[in-house]
Amino acid sequence: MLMKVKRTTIQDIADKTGYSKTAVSFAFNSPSRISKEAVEAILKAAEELDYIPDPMARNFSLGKHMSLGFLLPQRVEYTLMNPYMQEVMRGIAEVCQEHGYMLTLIPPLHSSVIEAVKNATVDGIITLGLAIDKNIKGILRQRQMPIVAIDGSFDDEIHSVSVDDVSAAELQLSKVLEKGHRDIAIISLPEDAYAKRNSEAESVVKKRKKGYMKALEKYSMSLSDLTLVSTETTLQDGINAARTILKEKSPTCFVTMSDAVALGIIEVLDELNLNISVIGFDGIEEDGFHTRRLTTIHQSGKEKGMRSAEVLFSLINGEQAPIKTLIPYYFSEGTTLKEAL
Amino acid sequence: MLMKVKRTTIQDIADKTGYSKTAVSFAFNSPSRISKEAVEAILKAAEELDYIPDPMARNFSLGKHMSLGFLLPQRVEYTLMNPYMQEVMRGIAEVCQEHGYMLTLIPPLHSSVIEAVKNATVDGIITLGLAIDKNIKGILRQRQMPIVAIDGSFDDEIHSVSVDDVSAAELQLSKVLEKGHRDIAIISLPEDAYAKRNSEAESVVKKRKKGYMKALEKYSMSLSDLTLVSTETTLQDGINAARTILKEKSPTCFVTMSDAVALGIIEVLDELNLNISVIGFDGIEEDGFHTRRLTTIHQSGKEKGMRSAEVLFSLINGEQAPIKTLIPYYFSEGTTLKEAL
DNA sequence: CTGTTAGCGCGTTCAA
DNA sequence: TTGAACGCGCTAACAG
Repeated sequence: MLMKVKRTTIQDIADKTGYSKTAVSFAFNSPSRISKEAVEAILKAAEELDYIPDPMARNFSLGKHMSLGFLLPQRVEYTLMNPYMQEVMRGIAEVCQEHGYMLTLIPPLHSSVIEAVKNATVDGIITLGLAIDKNIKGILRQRQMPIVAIDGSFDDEIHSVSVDDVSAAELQLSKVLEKGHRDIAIISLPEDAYAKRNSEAESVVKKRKKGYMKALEKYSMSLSDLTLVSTETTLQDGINAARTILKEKSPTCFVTMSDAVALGIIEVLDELNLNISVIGFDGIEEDGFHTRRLTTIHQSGKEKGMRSAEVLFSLINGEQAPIKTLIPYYFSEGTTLKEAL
Repeated sequence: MLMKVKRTTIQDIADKTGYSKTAVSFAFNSPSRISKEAVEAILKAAEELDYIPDPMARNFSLGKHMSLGFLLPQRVEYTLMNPYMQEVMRGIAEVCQEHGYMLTLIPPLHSSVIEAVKNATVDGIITLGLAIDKNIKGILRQRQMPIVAIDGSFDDEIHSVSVDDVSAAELQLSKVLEKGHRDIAIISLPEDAYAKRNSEAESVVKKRKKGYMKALEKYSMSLSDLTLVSTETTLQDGINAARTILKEKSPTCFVTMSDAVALGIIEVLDELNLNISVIGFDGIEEDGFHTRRLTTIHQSGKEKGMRSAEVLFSLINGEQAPIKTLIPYYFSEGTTLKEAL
């Protein structure tokens, strides 16, 4: 049975040394404000009593948290499994580290993203693939908490970091069409409810579809000439989608909006020994154990993470920051997109 | 130029409704404590003024943080790259989520783990592969912050979660010896400074070496009959280690203490087209893109994470918890450990 | 049962 | 160099 011992506080040090709380605070934070002897005596007493200024009290007093929040749109079982998400997280974490900040992962609280946002003790929030609706915006406004969105859907008051999804998608499908594919199955991300309701909100899905339409135009085709389904973004979702589609159709190429899904599809194709092309989107990092390289549109997750953290730090410091930050993307040739037969 | 507008506080709601701050607090936290009309009026006013109780003030008042800390032993570039670390993190994150907690990643602050521990605003800390020395223990004691260690080295007052490293290592090397290998190179983890100084502290490395010695005894061999080097635990370290060793020696089998290192070694072996066996340790998750399966000693990182978070929550709640938690391990047969020629 | 007053937690900082 | 106020919500104790 532990005794609930009282922690040593600033007052204890003040009492022991005969100086005031203020002096003790100065000894730690601006030693030059008081005499050398005072500083020495205070630090000595602190040493003896094992005094450490309570960081929570300190932060409360300063109105800071010294941590950025990474708001997870879904339960961690899903989000943290996604290798692209992990890359983004690494990018954010690196910038946090440079700023002497921590990185707080914020899962939905009681299954509610809203509740999570209400209770998060962080200085600012980064989201990935989240729909930032009026409710969330309202809470953030009241809490005066800046936010930076990566992908997802939101209006144009929200700071965001992304690639130019329209042209990236156009490039992706163009590569496929150039190879002669015409029976194409597109595996989209789910169109979120927010974007559905707000026709003006440009979700990633909408932008990519716009890009696809542009690519198709050159071949006098339209989206309705393709098979189009939506799934979540895990490997398993890719497996399921492939199985479902292959029951009904036999495309010559799968076009996905996520590498994780593409990998799942490839697993099914290998299993069934089918020679169907696949192109992904994201460009997740090699892990040195991949023998077959996925053809994909590469966008650096790490860079997205870093840039968004940088923008967020600017906002936290009350500095100006561009509303939209675009990062580069490029076609990454692998071995999974072949000529159509 | 943003106005620094004052947030709506509990006092504002009290003023607006004519009730006291206490009543407002009750309306949110124990509505049954006051009349229905009062609750309604207060919530209505809160709604109108977009009032949200400040979570930091709330936590400060309650003496909680609602977050567990995952203390990273090195800079995030290294730690977050390690797939085993990621698995552990997922395990921790899932348990946090269930408890309505956040998970805070704590990188070394100004390159100092000590400083990070002093300033971390969390209710408890989980470490992985860290040496918990007197300094860290002292800070945690003063801060009355519980800690759970995964692997790493520490004395027997620290709560820990791990496998039985002695017998797991014995099993690992026994499998190698059974296959007839005698020219063996062991790639160890670095022996940390703390464990070096404290001969009684049982670091993971020491335990595993003990296991290796046991396995060797049956063949009348000793560690000095093998090649033994240490590296950090990234893929790149594995690559470097393999190159260095192969300049001087030509073992028939590499035995590593980490899958990441094993994968790096395999990369070099592929490159040089060498048919040398490799056995890893960890059992990182398949990602569906691996065509060759690593032979390894499997220990579930996710389970380690979950169990350690559970122990930590017990400690936070002032409950009893076992000092040592052992999780199971097993030999996972892949294709990288072959019969010695 | 309903509601209030007053003080707490702990470090920071303004005015003296 | 310091006393006192401050940040903001929680809660023990108390009154009606």
